[in-house]
Amino acid sequence: MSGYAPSEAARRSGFSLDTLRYYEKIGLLADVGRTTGGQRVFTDDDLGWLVLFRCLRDTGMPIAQMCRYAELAREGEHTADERRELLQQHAARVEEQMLLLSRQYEHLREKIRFYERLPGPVPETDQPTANRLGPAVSR
Amino acid sequence: MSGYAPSEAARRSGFSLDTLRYYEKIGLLADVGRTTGGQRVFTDDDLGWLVLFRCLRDTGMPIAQMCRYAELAREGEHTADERRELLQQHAARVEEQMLLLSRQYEHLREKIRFYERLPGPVPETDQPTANRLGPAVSR
DNA sequence: CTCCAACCTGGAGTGCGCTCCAGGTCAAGC
DNA sequence: GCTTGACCTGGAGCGCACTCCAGGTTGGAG
Repeated sequence: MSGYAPSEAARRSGFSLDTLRYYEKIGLLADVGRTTGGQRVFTDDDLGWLVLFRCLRDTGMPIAQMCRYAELAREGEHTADERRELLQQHAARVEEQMLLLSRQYEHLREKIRFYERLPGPVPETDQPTANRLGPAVSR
Repeated sequence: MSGYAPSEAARRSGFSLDTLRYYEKIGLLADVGRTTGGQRVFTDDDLGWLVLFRCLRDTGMPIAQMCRYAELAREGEHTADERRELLQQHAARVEEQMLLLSRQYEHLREKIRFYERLPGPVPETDQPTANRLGPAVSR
């Protein structure tokens, strides 16, 4: 239910110890508990934040924006609208990202298909992707 | 059919002039033609390479790997297998990337749905995502 | 009580992929 | 011939997100 050692928090969140310390230093993760001796103790709540940060990072949100979000959350319930908007705008960017990624993935597959046809029946030159990639320097 | 000025090549490829020069400097783009005065002239072949680089960059391939690919291509037809493998391995990484991205996108959407339910009928606390994100510091 | 692995701090360093700059050259239009 | 905007080079600088380090402290096992 409660306290996790730094190494445990790192293991569970997938962030390195250094990254956890870094996130605290820049104010992304605030108010992390300590033992009397000064060692960090992460709560389930902290872990929840880390899961969120993992999600936002994996989807390409810059750290500055995550800080903004965290700050808003700390300010209280009256910032909920702004937080929602921030996430929605981010989601829109993620959608574009996914679209671009899948389009480019298709190009990549096409290129690979070209290579797979290479040792095949007819070694037809001039494939649709428009560059031969051989030693032809063409100038 | 043939020569493009640097600015035109930049416009068509979506890379900046500086990036084009940089790509040439590190040997990613080799043998770019020049006028007698020393100004670059990009061919359709060069443009084809740039389109490929665009695809690989957009899908997250590190520049070092693109260099490796370009080098292989310059070495001749006998490296076709290695090039295909390189692209296939990259494609596999892209697939993982797309999977992760769409999973995290779903988490994000869930979070947003939580915010959209906030001003709704019943302001039920304790949503499934397991962190309240309010001022509750919980320690 | 002793040990040692895990932890602490502040600050410097790293890797990537550009991006910017100064100071000079080129070439197309008038 | 002159102007002017696009271009050239080598090299420095930047922004991001960590990552590493030295030198010291903590705390649970034996």
